[in-house]
Amino acid sequence: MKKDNHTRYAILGLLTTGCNTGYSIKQMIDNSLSHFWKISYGQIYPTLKSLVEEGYASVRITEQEARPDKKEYQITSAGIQLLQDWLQMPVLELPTEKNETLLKLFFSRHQGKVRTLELLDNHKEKLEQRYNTYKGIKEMIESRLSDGEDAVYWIMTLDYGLLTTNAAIDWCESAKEKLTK
Amino acid sequence: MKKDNHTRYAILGLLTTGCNTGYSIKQMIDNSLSHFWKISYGQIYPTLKSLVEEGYASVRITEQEARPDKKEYQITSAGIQLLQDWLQMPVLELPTEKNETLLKLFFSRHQGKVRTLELLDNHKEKLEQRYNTYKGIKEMIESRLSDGEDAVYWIMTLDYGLLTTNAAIDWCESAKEKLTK
DNA sequence: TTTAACATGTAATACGTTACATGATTAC
DNA sequence: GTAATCATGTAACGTATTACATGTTAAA
Repeated sequence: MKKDNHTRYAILGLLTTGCNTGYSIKQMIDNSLSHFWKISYGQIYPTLKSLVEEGYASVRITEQEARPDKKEYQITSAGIQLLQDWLQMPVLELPTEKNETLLKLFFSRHQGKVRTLELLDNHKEKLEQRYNTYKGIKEMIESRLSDGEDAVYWIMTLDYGLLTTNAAIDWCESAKEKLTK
Repeated sequence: MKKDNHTRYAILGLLTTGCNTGYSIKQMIDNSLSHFWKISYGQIYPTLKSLVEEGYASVRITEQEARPDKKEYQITSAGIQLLQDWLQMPVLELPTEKNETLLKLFFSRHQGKVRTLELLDNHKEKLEQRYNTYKGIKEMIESRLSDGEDAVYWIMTLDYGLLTTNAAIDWCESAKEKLTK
């Protein structure tokens, strides 16, 4: 396996969460990891293929009557080991999010204040939507998976999303005030 | 200019801030935009070249005695117009930051609690460094550029960084407590 | 009847980093 | 003498998205 493509580890890790097809991995990512990781099918299927080639996963084709054929992937013991090795590698750098709103704000002296207020309003609205989405997922996990070993960790990642999103919402308000006063 | 590459607009925008060489644009990004946008030389120089080709910037070569030749770029009126058009285009999607720490945390049932606490500690430490960096930049802008038209907006982007980083630091503490109790 | 959900995959393209290449001056 | 700063640029590579291609079933 190539050195440091975290997306590969994400896919490998998801094989330990009950997701065992490309399709269900994609769903899981969209539903539960989307606030800190996104992956498209264009990465998932080729990656699954190469994980099998390298011995970190195995695959079994299941025929289904009413549905297209399924490829069910299982993580191997070599795969578990690799996942654990990756987990223990220290994180060297904080992520830089590419924030289009902040980029536009940075250059906002070139546009009217009204437009800038609209920019902030739009951002706030989207943040509020995001906040509610996270809250929904958290409640879902708490009610349906609270006994699972993974649940504690999953909820922690959601709390991160909730807290930082909330801080960003507050910031929008104070930025708007700063512009209008 | 190709449709929606925001990095191109970032470079175009920086030409309005007194940065007029590839080198100084890179410095500006590393110093003042790095919390929401990063660009490498591999993007900057080709982009400047194509901005000139498309008429959004002009260039003038300056010979310097004691230094390598300089290419000084100026934004054209077509460039200003393009920048303004871009500013007015609504932001459609919130960014998803790829957060390696959260990804590892998500799969942390595969590692011991001690390791997970180390993961969180390491993250917190890096966040604190970042917080102090932002604070330093903010103070610098307030003392040296507070009269410029750009300053208000630049400080708002820094406040965003300070607020959300602070929320993330708080989260680290609460996550650690959750794991130890 | 048509849309959503299930299911897999590739090719073209876009975006971005890193390593390489060059070279002078100044400060330690 | 050697590291840092100034200064520009390309080629190779890595990463990721999008569009395309295919096909079934269940529900509205």
